[in-house]
Amino acid sequence: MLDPWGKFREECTEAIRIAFQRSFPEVNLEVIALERPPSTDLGELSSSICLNVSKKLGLNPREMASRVVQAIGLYKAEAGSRILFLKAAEVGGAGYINLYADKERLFDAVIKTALELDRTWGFLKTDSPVRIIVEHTSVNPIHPIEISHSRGTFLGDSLARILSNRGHKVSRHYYVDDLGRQTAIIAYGYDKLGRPKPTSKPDHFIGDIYAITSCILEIRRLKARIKEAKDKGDEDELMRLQKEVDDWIAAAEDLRSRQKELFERILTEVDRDSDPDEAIKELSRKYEEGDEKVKSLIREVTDLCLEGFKETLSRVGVEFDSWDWESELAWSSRVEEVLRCLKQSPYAKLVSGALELDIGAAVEDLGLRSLLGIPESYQLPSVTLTTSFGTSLYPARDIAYSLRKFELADRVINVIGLQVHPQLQLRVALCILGRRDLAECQTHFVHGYVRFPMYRMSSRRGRFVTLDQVLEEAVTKAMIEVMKRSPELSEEERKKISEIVGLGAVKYAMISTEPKKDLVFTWERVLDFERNSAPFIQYAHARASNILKKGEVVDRSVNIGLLTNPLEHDLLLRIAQFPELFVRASETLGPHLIADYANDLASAFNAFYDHLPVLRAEPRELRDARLALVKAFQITLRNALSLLGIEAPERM
RNA sequence: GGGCCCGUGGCCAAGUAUGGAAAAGGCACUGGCCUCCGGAGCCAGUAACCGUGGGUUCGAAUCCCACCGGGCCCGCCA
Repeated sequence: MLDPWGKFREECTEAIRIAFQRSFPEVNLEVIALERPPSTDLGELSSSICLNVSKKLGLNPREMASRVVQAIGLYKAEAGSRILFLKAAEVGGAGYINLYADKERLFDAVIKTALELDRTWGFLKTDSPVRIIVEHTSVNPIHPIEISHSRGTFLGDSLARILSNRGHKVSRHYYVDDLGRQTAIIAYGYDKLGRPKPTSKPDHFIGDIYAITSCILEIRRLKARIKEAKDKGDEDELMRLQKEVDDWIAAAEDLRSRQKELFERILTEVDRDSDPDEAIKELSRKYEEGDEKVKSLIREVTDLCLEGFKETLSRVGVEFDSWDWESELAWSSRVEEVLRCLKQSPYAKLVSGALELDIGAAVEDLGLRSLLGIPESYQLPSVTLTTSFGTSLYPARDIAYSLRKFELADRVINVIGLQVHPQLQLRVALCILGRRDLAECQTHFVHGYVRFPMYRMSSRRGRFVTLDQVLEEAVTKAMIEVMKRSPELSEEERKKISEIVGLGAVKYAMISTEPKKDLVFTWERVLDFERNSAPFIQYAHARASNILKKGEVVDRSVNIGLLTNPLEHDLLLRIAQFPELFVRASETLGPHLIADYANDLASAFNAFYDHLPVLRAEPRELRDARLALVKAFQITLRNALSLLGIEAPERM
């Protein structure tokens, strides 16, 4: 048996179904939902089914419940030993059916299962495994990974871990956006500087160059437009532009003060150029065409940035199975193919040389509103697929990428910050191409932003908190704590533990909040090492490990029935429910459920730990039983943490 | 203007999938607990008419409608 609690649940459902059928054959029950009563005094599970149907039958719900309960008694007597864990049913409250487990047998089975399955305990396999691509992170290779991006990284990685343990064939993909204006800008700046060797971590170095270059270009561009507006005498436009340029100038001053030399050098080079904008367009166009010289330049700068990403990702234990280059999609003619097909559809039109797709018309013609959940009142704007000078635009490549992913997988999950239009447009485009089926197998896993209380982040202006920075702070803080508490450890051990604890704290902070909600970043929160944090959970694990180091778990013959304290029952019950929670997290794509569970589990253990001795427990049999419980706890907690990519240390 | 997401004690926040008994937990605050397996801990206490108003229902934090507040998005950027 892999899941004793699940078996108990099945027994309850089955008993109610049969008992209900016998008592009220005229009622056709569709689903029998079981919930957890507010207290275990009212049983381990309960059903409000009688409350649901009593009205229709004009019967008193308590009356009904009591007939069902009686029938359950009879059914149980008949079934005999086929029923393992359902001990009794009672009527409760206004007409609930409360179901009691044979705790001794149930918990005995749970402990033995957990100890035996060990690393696979709780990871129930799906009946219908599919190939799933989880695409996440996909930060543009023009600046470092910011803390906000890292939410997608940790959520995506956790999702992949959960789904893979569920038995799916999961592949983790990173989409490298190396095509388009942004990459051309960084390549331009980098080239102007004479392709310098990084003087800091490569992605940070690239980020600085990008911020400065793009800022200088933006100011230039705006100044040119201001001149135009002046000539035309367009006062409104002039005011708007002036405001915008002032904003950029402030950003420029900020950048200059932090990177004086770099800023001056880039400024000199850009000023020497008669038409930087044209040069950037040219780079972009040539790269998409596959021009060898430009290719080597852009790949050089992009690789440099990715090198920095890989360093960070490897530190946090996040790996990818595939790095998908946007440029390769274009070079492989996949993008061309998509454009060719879309051009033939009735929704394509040329607007001053650029190819547009009339998404709104397609939605109406193909009747996609209900399929895609688009409200009646909402008119979708057209999407532009190519520039007038011939290069493809992001949506076109995204469609091609989507088709590519479905060649490799049955289901695609894109982990991405909250944006709606592109995803809707993408799905409409897939429908236009006749791939309605794909539009349905694509999940857009949205997560909220990480916001800062004081000021707006802007990566374009080089104003952001990087993941590297946060990790460094967290690990440093962990080191201080470890030194305080475990001075006897070697320098090397302390370092290793600090890394595990610091990283865990950051990951936990990013995953534990409901994904859709924005997260307000405060150091206090991310570096929280008390309750409701990874260090708190890891600490419980270290405590359990410490006990287990000193006491051998004797298997087989332990008598779990000796564990009768409510604190033990509470802990046992939570352990028992791990498989169910795991399945729920995988079906609903909810890594935060695991985070919450791990915290509850650790809490239950701490309460047990503080009140009941393990190693000194008397008699010997009780000690053995408690040791087995501690072991089962340790296994469960470690498995839960592994789904979050958080390590469970033996000491800290 | 339109669209999407969010709104739960002073602050953070779970619960919303599938309506059900008494709305978790943390921070802060108050008072206790180290002769005892690690105090990053444990125990107890104060604090919420679940944004507002309607509706559906025997029953709503959960479903429906309207509104209010906050965030994000509406480019030949990605």
